[in-house]
Amino acid sequence: MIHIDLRSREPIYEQLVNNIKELIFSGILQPDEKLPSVRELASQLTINPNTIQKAYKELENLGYIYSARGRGNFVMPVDDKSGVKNSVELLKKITELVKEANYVGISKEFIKQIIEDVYRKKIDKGGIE
Amino acid sequence: MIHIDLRSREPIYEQLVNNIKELIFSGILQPDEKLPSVRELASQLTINPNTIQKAYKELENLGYIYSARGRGNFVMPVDDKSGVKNSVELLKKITELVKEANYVGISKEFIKQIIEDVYRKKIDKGGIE
Amino acid sequence: MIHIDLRSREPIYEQLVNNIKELIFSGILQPDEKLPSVRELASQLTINPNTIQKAYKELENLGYIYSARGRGNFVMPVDDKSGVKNSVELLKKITELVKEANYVGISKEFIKQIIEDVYRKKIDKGGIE
Amino acid sequence: MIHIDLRSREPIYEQLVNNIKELIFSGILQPDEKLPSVRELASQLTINPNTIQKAYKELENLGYIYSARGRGNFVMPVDDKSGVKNSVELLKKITELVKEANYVGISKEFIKQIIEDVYRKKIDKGGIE
DNA sequence: GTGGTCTAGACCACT
DNA sequence: GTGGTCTAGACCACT
Repeated sequence: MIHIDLRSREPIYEQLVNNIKELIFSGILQPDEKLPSVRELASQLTINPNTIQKAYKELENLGYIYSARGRGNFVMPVDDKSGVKNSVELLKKITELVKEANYVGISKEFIKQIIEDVYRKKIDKGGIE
Repeated sequence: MIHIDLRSREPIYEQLVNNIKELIFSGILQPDEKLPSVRELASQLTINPNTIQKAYKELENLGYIYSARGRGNFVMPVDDKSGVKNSVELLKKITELVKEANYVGISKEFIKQIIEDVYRKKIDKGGIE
Repeated sequence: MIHIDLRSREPIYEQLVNNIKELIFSGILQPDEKLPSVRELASQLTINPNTIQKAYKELENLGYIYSARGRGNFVMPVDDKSGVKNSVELLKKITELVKEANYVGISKEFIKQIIEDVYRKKIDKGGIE
Repeated sequence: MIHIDLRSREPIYEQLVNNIKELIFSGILQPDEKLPSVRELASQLTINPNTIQKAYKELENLGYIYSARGRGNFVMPVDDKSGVKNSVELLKKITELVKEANYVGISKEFIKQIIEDVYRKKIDKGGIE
């Protein structure tokens, strides 16, 4: 379930990164599970392999996957990556967005409901393409 | 209280946009309040006026400020801007980040506390430079 | 003083990374000093700009430089980067090499002398190309 | 005591090479001692025999082991291998890393202590698997 | 002018 | 088969 919008202002490789992060966070891609090969994904999405490569490299730098030459790319198990620094960054971003939600008049109950839904995994998933 | 980090990977104009959005959401900049002029802010921050101009233009496109020819730039009052489309986008972003928080093991109580703090305006503010 | 050996088994971009790290560690490149632009270095070394870009990106990931679109790449000041994790890795590598030196019969006095020389900056430098 | 990390970015054959070098430098593998056979090690580590073969071949090229047709692979005695060229390379590498240590603020006393520990064999060993 | 993205296509390294 | 490196060349984004 990877969807790339070629017209988007967001770079293709970044869309890929976000799509795959989504699949990992949703549990659709399990720890140590193999991702599609660079060439395979490139031909499926009709995107240049270099772009896929770049996205995978970025996901590796971010600590979400690991790469092994001759074998493939795999989902990094959770314990190995959740650095404190990243969590702080994440909470900062959430705080910014909640401030904006407050400003535009979204009720706090609404946001709390989102949190409940996410933590109960009620929110829709999707299989890999 | 605008802080620009010249070392940041984030483009300067984008830092400006985010800084000013922050000031608006926090209520430090009030509806219809005048923003510093392009030249003034440029000289204060020792940044190219074109970059300030670009940030103001972006804020206008996003619906957070309006520009009055020959008079300056002003904060857009809330009712005039809070489009449904923007709110949907905002909630999507929050949902994504909450999923990630869940994935890395941050408790939902922790996030709910952030929401409480933001809505009670307990979170620190800052005045314009 | 960047020297690339096109025949080397070591990838070009990696040679670049090591060369530039050298320049930084030797103090030839000072904190916040601007590196040659991607295109400039590419034409000087007659190497594809993409390869220079890749090396700079890697140096950024490693925390040795920072990159700013439209402005250039700059040496990251020391305090911002020297993570504990990296130091541990570094000391591990040194330990491995010292074990090997011991094995092949290099005296410990010899190695200690190297350390003295490095810390007294007696070891030869070189200017950027 | 050979440990292979399938998740590591470092190629498996290279991990093998480094592991075995370690065992040799630590004296756990003695001169002229026989290494496990390719098949034996492959089945122990559940790794492709071709990969083991490649690692052994590499160790032979580096001068750390020798292969005797039909009998197996053996540790090369010290006097036969410690080429001047290798020592120079080794000292270069150590110098580079010590420069980095200096740059990131590690004290020279700290490094000297490592040297003392290694030469007194205080540093922990490990037996072959 | 400066960095960043992307394609097309070749070739190498590892399993 | 799989990831990684590199070139050539086009075009976009930011200052």
